[in-house]
Amino acid sequence: MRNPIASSSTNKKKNSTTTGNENGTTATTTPCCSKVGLKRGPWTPEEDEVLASFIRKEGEGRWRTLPKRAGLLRCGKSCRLRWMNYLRPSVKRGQIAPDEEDLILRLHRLLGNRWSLIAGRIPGRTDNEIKNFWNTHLSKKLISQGIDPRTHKPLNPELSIPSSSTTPPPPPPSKPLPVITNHQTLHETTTHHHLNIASVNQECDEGQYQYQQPQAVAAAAYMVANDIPDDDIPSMDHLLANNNNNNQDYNDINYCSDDIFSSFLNSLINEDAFSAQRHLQSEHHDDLAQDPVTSSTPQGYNGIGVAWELPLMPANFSQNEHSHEVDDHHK
DNA sequence: AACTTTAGCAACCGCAGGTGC
DNA sequence: CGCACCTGCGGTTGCTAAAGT
Repeated sequence: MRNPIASSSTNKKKNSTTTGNENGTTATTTPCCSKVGLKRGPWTPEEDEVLASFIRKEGEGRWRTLPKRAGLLRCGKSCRLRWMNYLRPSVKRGQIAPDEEDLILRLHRLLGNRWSLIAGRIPGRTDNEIKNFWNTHLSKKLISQGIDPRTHKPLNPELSIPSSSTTPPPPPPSKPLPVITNHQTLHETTTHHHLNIASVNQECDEGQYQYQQPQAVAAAAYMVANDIPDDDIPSMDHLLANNNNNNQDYNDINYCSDDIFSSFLNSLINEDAFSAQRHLQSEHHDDLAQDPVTSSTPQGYNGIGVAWELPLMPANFSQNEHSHEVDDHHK
């Protein structure tokens, strides 16, 4: 196929669309895109250079006025998009690596189509790139495996995963793992408990709860990790339920969830942590044919169906500590 | 070789949330 | 409080190259 490292000269968007035409006469367009004389469509190398050098000199932001200040005949939106998705030095070009693919899968299972959030956890990748990769590769891959790419659940639970694939089917949800309902130390938590997201999913309605579960999981992690007394720890049912209403009894969950959720996500991209977690899981769940939470794609395993279980592991729990933890566990 | 279909992805659009007045 | 503006996000479009016929 085409070279994934597309230069601006290979950009394909045509120079007019159904809205926001060159004359700026379409009422539905935003002002910045409808101004007369603004260029649209593919960026030229010259424009790229002007934009990049200007931002290097003046910094990002003030996109609305940036084109004028930089001397570009583009709207601010277009400039921002070009910078964010292509010109930024931190943007990593090239194929998505298998471990990145696996991470995207796991994060999408947690977050849904929150591309910017997913991209924020994958260094060098943009939301647009991940979105495109998902739409062109991963969603099709999941469908071919009989998995709904939106819910990450089997498309038809009655049917087994197609066996035509050369890769093993995803592991079935294992027996429900303990939900954090008791007072546990971080040590105990990271050693002995894994939240079974699949089982949690089954307890929730489709839709509105779906993407709020991570916050509930993170809230549970927070409570356990911070040694909150037994009586103050709600069950996961409560956490999930109260993520969907504004019950002030659990407002503390909302307060902490962003940070903890962030930490929780960080834990997902901690390779070593996952290695340790794999080790632990293999001890606790020998019946799993394939480790579902591996962060690198094992040979012969395509990553589909990962994260049937997710580790409960705050990111501030250092790798060294965790390695030690694993060692202790084996003693 | 010519044509059609499919895959890949940059760029666009509309909307929503945040912020300042 | 309401409004306008700015920024960022997610969904979608549509062009080009590769693959297939």
